Amino acid sequence: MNYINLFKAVKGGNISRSICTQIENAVLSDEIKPGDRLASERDLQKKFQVGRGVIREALQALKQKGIIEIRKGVKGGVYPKKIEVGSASESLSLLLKQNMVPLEHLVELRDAIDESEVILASTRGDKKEKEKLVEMAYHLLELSHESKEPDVEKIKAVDREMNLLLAKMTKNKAFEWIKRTIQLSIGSYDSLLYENPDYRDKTIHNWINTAKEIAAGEPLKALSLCSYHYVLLQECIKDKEPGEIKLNNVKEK
Amino acid sequence: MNYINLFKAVKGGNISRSICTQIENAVLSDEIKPGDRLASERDLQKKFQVGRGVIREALQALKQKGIIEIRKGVKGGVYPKKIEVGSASESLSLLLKQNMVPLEHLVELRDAIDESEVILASTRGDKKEKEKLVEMAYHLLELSHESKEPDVEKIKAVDREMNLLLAKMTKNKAFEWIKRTIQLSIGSYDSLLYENPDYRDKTIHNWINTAKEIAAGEPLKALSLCSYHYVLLQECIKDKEPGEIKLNNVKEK
DNA sequence: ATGCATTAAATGGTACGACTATTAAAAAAC
DNA sequence: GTTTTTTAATAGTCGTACCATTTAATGCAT
Repeated sequence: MNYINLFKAVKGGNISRSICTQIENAVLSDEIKPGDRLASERDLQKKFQVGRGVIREALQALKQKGIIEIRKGVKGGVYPKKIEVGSASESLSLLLKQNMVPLEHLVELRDAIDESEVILASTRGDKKEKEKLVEMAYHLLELSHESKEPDVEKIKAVDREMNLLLAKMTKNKAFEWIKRTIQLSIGSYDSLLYENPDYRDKTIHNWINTAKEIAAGEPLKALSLCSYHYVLLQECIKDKEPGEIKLNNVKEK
Repeated sequence: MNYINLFKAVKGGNISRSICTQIENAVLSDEIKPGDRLASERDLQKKFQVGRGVIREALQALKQKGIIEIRKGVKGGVYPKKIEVGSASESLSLLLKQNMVPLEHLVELRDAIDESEVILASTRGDKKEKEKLVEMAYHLLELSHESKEPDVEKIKAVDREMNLLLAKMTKNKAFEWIKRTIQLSIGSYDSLLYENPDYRDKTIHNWINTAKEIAAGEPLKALSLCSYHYVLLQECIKDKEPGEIKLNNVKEK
């Protein structure tokens, strides 16, 4: 229970930073499991022999990084947190907000990643995953044909799920990471394809074919179909007015 | 000079968070240029009508995000900051620290990106950039042949520069972003190739050939050479003992 | 005037104490 | 045994005070 013995009382200099580092190391070391209670602010204050403000500032930074959670009330305090892959997207989204990365560039990057992804997915994906992918593709079709005015939001949701499944099938966490990151930032832009009935139809059929080829373990065929998705997207964008396209606002935590 | 009129005094609820958001929006809006002084802590305190601690916590979070800078002394206070691409790497590096992403996966991702990169670079790169790339490749050769014990660190540095140039040649900021991010986390792992004289030689010659093909505007040839780089790396890793490979510690800010 | 040293003022960094709102656990009531 | 009430720990907030740092102004000597 006294991880805190590892901590040193600090004096002078950049205290807040030093404390931040010490706590971070403690959290990232395997000695403390996510879910365990680390300490309360006042505990830390005593251990480090500093003002409570300093502690709070350090914790604020760590919370921002997403490596701790702070709870109120009895048994409140600092709780180490398992980092979610999603938290990675923050910085990219900031770059986009500052218009340092045009959206088109991001689409291009995603396309590049998609290409490798379908190859890896078709060679590494389980049989079960492949079946699921095909099934979801057909589900898209159902959703789009169930009425004259299909529920576009539902379709988009399935599309997102398929993309994440695809990333998972690569058996590569790095792909999942980048895919989620881009997905979060690109969001609505990509789903334009489903707004227009014409493109929607083409896109869905392309998905079905791609899924089938992946399931069949035909990476090259899947690859060329995947490229077609990109072509569709580009065409679709061209039909739209510029300026009409808005970014997702990434959620506040 | 009074951006601050946009700010609202808040009362009750999650004050710190609210203030954080408001300042962030002000900073990210184009009304304030990076380099301009926004305000001092005490100014903000008056404007928001809250305690100084709250302001400091909000600023700490924004500083962590890398969107502001805080200076001491007269004329000190909050200065909006241009976001560096480097700050993006933080989250990825955390994922690596928690062993949620094996390094091999990251290498695989980088390879996927490299492939698209050489294609884009060879079609979009300026003549000047292409010449520079070839020149740097030959510089690698010089460095490696200048003595029996070449300066490996210098070689690695040139290699890094070449990679960044390559990313720049895509004319796509997103590629630059992801490349830097991965590079920072992957660092020493990749440069193993230059430790062993045998692989060093092969790698450098491969670089030269790749650069030449890119300069010649032959994306497909460049692509296959690029893939060879990956093969070399894989072999090189296999020759090493496992556990011998260490991550870069990403710099503390 | 010019250049250097000194002083002054603004500001971030830290500390301490007090109060409120929230929460989970313990105690009491049923 | 279950529900309600109380209680204590704790984060969130406010205010003041003091120190350290940095810039600007001031003054002095040349």
